[in-house]
Amino acid sequence: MEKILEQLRLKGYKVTPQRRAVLQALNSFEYFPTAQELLAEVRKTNPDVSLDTIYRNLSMLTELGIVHEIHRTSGNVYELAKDGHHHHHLVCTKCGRTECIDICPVTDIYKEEAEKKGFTITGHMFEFYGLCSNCREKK
Amino acid sequence: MEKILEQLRLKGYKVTPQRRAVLQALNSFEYFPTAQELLAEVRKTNPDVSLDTIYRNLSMLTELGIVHEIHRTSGNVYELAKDGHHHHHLVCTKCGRTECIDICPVTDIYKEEAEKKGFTITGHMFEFYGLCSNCREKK
DNA sequence: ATTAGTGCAAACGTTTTGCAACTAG
DNA sequence: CTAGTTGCAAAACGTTTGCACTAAT
Repeated sequence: MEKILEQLRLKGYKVTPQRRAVLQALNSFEYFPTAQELLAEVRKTNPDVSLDTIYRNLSMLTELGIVHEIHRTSGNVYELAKDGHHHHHLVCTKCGRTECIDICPVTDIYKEEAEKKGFTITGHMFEFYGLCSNCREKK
Repeated sequence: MEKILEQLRLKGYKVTPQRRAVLQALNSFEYFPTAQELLAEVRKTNPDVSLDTIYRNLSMLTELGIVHEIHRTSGNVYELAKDGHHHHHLVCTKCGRTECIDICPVTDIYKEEAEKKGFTITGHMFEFYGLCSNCREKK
């Protein structure tokens, strides 16, 4: 958290109360929030922050790799890329809650297979969809 | 193609010129088109078709599983689910072209791992991002 | 004749932008 | 001081909706 702020300062970004609040809010969710949800969270402490500030900070943080932007049918959600450890997600199709799963199947075989087609792989996305324990019970 | 139309008729859907044109258009792309691109293609033969008709047909076809809706940063793209054979995609981050890759890493291990967390997997999404042969050359 | 499908226009929700005022460094 | 940042308002964008009209069965 302070680490991130230091990282920003080093790159010439200023540390504003809004920016602090966005990072803090990102940290406070147990699932991946939307921009709107982040706004609501941020406004608990900084009532005057506007939605565009949320978006501007998110896209800046995403560019720096500090945040991951994940696309969902009804808008994006944002994940604080803690400790940079690689994982994938279980996404509940009913409530949208997201859990992490620590398996990644990507090996060099894929890169080789892609290279055969002249395609250079730079990244990947791997997600599972289904029902979380909560939604499964409620049926 | 005629097969799909028959399938629709059986379920009580009507076969309109617009619907025919949408399916034909879907078939004519070598990459996965957006709704706008489909509209342009459809209008080559049916100039008066409107964008909402494209959307309405796409969501109907998606519900029936005839079409796959794939989420991209700047809107959805649509894939005609030919022959139902399972595959994944290489997506060019520069031009958006999409190629298929015939490897799927999903095994029961994932379902088991997810079940440990009380999560029931019903589907997954696996995509690679990078540069296609075309965009790689142009640098 | 009946019901599904269409085009139009307007609405919607998310995200982006231009701008003048502000503030952290 | 001054470059980066903010809030506001308005726009952009993809997508959805209500409605009266049309067309496939």
